[in-house]
Amino acid sequence: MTRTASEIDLEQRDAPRTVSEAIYRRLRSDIIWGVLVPGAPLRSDELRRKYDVGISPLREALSRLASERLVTSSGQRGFRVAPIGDASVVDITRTRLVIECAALERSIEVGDVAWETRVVATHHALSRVPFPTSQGAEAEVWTRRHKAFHMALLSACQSEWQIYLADLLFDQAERFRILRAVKTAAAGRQRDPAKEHQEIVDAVLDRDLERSIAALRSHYRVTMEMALEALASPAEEALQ
Amino acid sequence: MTRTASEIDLEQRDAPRTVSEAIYRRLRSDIIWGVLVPGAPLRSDELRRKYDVGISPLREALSRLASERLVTSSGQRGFRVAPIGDASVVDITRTRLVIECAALERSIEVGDVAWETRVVATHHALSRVPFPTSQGAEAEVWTRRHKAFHMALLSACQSEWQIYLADLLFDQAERFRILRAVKTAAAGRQRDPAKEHQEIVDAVLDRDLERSIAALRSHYRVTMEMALEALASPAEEALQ
DNA sequence: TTATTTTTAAATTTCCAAATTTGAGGTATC
DNA sequence: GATACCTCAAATTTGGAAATTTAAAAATAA
Repeated sequence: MTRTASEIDLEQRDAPRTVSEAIYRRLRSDIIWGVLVPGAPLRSDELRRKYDVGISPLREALSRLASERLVTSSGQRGFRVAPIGDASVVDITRTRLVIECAALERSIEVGDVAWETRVVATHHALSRVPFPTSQGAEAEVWTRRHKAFHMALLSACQSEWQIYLADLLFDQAERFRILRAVKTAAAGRQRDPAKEHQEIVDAVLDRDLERSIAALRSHYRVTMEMALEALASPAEEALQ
Repeated sequence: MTRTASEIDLEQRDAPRTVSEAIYRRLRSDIIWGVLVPGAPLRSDELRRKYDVGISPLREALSRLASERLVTSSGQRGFRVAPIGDASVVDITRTRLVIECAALERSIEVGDVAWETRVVATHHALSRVPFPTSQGAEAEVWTRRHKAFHMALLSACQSEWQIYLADLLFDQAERFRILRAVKTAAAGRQRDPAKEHQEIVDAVLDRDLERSIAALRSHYRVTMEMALEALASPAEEALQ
């Protein structure tokens, strides 16, 4: 999958300026993608060797991740990858719906043509990547565009905080979405998110608040329910 | 002002276990109380001397504060106390209303007698401290109990995330509430928050959702409007 | 005078070694 | 046998010195 010039530009524009920032992003990505498995201890010496960085930027990154709740930390007893449980899946889904519904409502109220254009553009870019059936470069592109689309929906809400929190919770949810995808890949059951996204776009462009929010709710509820199913059958992990 | 045994216990129970944690709390408190003024640069050497800690725990604390948005950080150019502007005051107020209204709604729906008791208890404790007219030990007690009361209102929402975010935004709002209090102390204009709190408690105990949310909205809107007024007249700062 | 380059001091960031803390396993005591 | 108390290796945490980067002042060129 080739990447457009604008995507490369975007990444270079905010390329990590410090080792701290770089290791933060790598750890963050590895946690979200399940490379570092939920609950696993994050020992400084191990990580220092594995990622080839000093202790200071490493700890700094872990502290940041801790306040984003992607890792847990208890004084003098080190850091761990934050576990994923039924309760947190439900909680994260509920909470991000609270924030995103509010932000979407505002966006629909005050969004201008530039906003509509962003929604249409990010949706189109997403629709041209097939929904990935396994991890790899394609899955990463899909994931990036998927997030870009959802954030575009909220981008006219005129609230930096709501966008920041939605971003935070999106990544939290990404963890269990990916966990689900990995676990049920063998079973072959797939959803059709393209249709769900199309419904959201249609409702949003019609400026139909109720329908938009219903579509978003249902979209996230499906994700949540599939994640809960995956969590209920941890045995499948053993199937290869 | 004496402190109850339970309050002391509470603090000792989660006393800082590391220097990192301790300096984090001190910085946080100093930022919220305006000791470290909005926009001021936070130079490592200065702070290291002032708070008598090493660089490592200091940076760690600053990183955490940065992801809580109490300080800003730009790579290689250090940290600053997050500025307070009209836009952020409005944004924080709007966003915390989104979260707190959702959490309050749920609490009213599912809260049991233990929750009602927490609301009544924290409200009573708060009502017995006079609304402070200047900074000092009393102001700190009032502030602690004020937060305890507001968090008690949400404490039955069954969402750790919503409580965490409400907590985060409460402290953000505390910054401009205190800023306002300091600036207009000379002018003598005061509000009567006790009445506002009473209205919230009454509505909540009646399980009247609409009235509860209206009372909370109005409570926070007053805070916001007074903060905006204070921001509009920065000249008053010069009066002493 | 204005613009560009060079220098330089100040500040941030990073590595690393020393100090501290934890928890497990062994030993003594009741 | 159970409990309390050491001992010690492993891991976290911390302080400071070295390396890097920034930004402002000085010098040079246009």
